[in-house]
Amino acid sequence: MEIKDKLTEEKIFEAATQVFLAKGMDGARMQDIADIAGINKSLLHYYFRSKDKLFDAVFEKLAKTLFSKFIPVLSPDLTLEDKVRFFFREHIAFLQQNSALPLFVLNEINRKPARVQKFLENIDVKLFWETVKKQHGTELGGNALSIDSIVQITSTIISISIFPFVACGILEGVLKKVNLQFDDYFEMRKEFAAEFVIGALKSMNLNSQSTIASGSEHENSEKVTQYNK
Amino acid sequence: MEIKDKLTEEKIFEAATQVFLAKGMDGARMQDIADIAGINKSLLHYYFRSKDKLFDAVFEKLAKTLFSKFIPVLSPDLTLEDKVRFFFREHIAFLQQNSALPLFVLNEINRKPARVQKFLENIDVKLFWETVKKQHGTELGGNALSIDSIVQITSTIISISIFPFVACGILEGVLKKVNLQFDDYFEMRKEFAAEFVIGALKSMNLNSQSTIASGSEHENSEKVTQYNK
DNA sequence: TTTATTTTTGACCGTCTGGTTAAACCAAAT
DNA sequence: ATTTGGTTTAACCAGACGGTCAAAAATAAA
Repeated sequence: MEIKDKLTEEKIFEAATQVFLAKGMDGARMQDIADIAGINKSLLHYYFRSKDKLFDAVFEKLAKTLFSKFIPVLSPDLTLEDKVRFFFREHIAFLQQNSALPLFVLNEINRKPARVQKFLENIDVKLFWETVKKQHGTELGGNALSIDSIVQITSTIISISIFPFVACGILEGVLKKVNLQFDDYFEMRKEFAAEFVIGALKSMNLNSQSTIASGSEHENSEKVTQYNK
Repeated sequence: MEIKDKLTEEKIFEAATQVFLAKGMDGARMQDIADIAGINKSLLHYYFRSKDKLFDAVFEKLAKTLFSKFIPVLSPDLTLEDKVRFFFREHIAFLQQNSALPLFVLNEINRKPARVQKFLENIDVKLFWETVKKQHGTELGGNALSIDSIVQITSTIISISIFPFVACGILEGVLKKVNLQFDDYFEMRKEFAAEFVIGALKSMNLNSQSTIASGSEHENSEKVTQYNK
């Protein structure tokens, strides 16, 4: 299963990616990586000093790939509904092509939590919150929208998108038992997830109106009309 | 960190549980387990023949613990709404006490997918579907309720409950950045998740009414009134 | 007490693993 | 042709690891 016609470093990196994704840091063997890359084991240490360094390089690229998929959501030229639909369609499609990615990243972060800080350094979480509030605050209940709520909503959306891939193994077994196809599940999920979340947000909006706001919120009632068209 | 005053086999099992949960199968060392149990390494092989056997014993118990938490949902004496509220309250509370469990089980299943079959053998997925449909079919859109929908809804609910614990490491980092407490997030989540799902289901029900059923569905409109009280 | 059985230990083994090193290889420059 | 620089290889190393074994220690049976 050699990989030919590429620069050695690239061959090593790809082979390492393949092996680390499948076996994890602890389960991966340098010899296996060398075999797949079709080179001598010493070359691994020539290009990357140690297993740790090689792993760090692979992990950083994969984690960056995974996290970068959340950024497009901040583009302001869509309504919240369309953003939700866009996100699930694109994100699930991406994960279908990279189904081993989430569990790998999550597991290795859990094994060494310090890894996560490097990525959070470059991300301004408060800015993300402010941006969401600015773009969709009124659609989500106006001033009553707390940062806690944003965190809950965001983590819920991400959960719905990613978790089925993390639980791939179980899901595949369950689907087989009721004669359903793996691929069909995810095709259906792109739309289902979006409508599910949109429905929930609508309902939240209604609730926050009835419990918090009373009268005077013209803007809100307009939004409600928009949702309930 | 020895564990005293217990039967040797029990001490070994607990120490093994602790180490496997923290390091996973590949990262765990028999010597570490022996040290924590406060016994000689040979004793591990005396009671459990090999590392694999020891791991299998630990994994089976932990996986059973995790999966068993879904069963109470099938008790029929609650409305769907109350069932959802009950599930999130109890399930998240359980995971708060066992936060390492999901990622461990999911990761080891991914590493060796055959593990999952042993558990699915004893579970009749179709029966689960029929039971849900019988108990809550009308609340969820009546005859239009397909098995695909049940799978989507169920997997969504489980995703919302479990995923934050799988992404523990990232979540902790993000919360710290906006001065939020880990525990507060999960306390809030118990209620938020329930209302989120209930709101989404209400909305689904409305949609299926408007698109599929037209008139004649007395039972459905009653249920809608119940939801929109 | 003696005998038999089970439990626990320390010493040991073969293998695997990440890593090192010195030499060989090779293409380009001199 | 020789030198120079980077690249690749085979052989090797020290430590870690899962596992074994015979003997000691503890417990129960006689």
